Amino acid sequence: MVRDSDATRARILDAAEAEFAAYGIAGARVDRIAENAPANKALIYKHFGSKDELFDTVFAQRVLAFVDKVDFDATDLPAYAGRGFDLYEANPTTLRLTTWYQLERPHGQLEAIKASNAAKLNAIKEAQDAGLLTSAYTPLELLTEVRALMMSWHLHTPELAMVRQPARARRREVVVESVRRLVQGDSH
Amino acid sequence: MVRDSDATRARILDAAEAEFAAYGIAGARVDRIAENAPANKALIYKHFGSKDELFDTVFAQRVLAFVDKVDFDATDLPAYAGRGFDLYEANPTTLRLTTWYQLERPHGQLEAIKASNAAKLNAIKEAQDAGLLTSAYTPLELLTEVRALMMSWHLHTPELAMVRQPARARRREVVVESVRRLVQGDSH
DNA sequence: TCCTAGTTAATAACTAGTTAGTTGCAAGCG
DNA sequence: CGCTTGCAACTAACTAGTTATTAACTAGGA
Repeated sequence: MVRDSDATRARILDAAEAEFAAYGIAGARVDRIAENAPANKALIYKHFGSKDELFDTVFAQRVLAFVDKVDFDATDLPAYAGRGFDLYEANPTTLRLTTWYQLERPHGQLEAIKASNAAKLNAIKEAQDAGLLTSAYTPLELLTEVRALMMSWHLHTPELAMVRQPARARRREVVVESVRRLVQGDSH
Repeated sequence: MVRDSDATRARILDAAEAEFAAYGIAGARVDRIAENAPANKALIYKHFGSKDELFDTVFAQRVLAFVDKVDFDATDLPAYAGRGFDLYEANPTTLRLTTWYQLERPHGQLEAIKASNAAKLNAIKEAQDAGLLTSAYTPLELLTEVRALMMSWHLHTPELAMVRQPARARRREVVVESVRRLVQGDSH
């Protein structure tokens, strides 16, 4: 095998993403990552230091790439939710990674994520000030509910995941329509 | 210490719930559960067989008790969501337990949960047939979105969880109002 | 020849699970 | 009552296997 440090790094990252998505941080096995890369176990430590640092590297790289991929439009949150839905559908491992992160890194504070959130909250505020978006909710409230609806189909317990799901197009429609109803003008 | 098998069992279950909620199945340590119960480690194996069976016992007991506590009213889903919100607020460990279950037991099929889901879906269908609930969504679609909104405030990444949250009463209001908008009559 | 990618094998620490017992309690019996 | 016998609750120490991590080594390329 030809020697290529970068390629080995990339293979390790790919294998690590799959491993961490499947088993989480505590459940992941460095041996299995090495075996699936394939790469020697010692190289993982040479390149990434430790299992935890490897997770952090994988998470930062993949999730941030993910976040960047869906562009945020505060004046059309239903469409944003639809795009987010599409991305989750195409890339379910990223959502799992995020969930593990939430559970196992409860104090994680990635600057890039904070920046992304701040930008979204700010965009919502501006859209509200311009009258292009309901002011029935604060920016944080809106972001919270939209995010929940966006991933709603992935929040099923295993039991509910087993019942026959609607086709993807319909699931998408449900998400988009739900957000539409959420943000529509006051309705009392 | 006086000998009481039932009390010991109960202490182990309490400690196990805390341990599993904090670290998940793979991350949980039997020694730590024994230490925190407090109880001897061997007793855990005598009473529950293995770490996995202990998790299953804890999960079944706690989550099913939880599910039973909030009664479902298909004709008033906003109120149901409000009650569910209250229960999640009062009992955040249960939600964590559920999330771990979803991640680490992707093939779990607890009969009691399936029955509870089936009953809910059925109640929704009947409410729809009686014209008491929107038919814009199927029962599964409605349950999916309502559940997502119900737990929306607990889906934050650590980064978003750090920003100043609204007071509990307001968070509740947001959930209830979101569900109200979701189920209100057609709005095209 | 020197530097870096990659390998091999070892190790120290940890972990789930077991074993071989000890302790307290109560029923049975004289 | 006093004694003992059976039994379940409980315990401490251990084992067999796994895991993350590292040190010592080999080889390829400039």
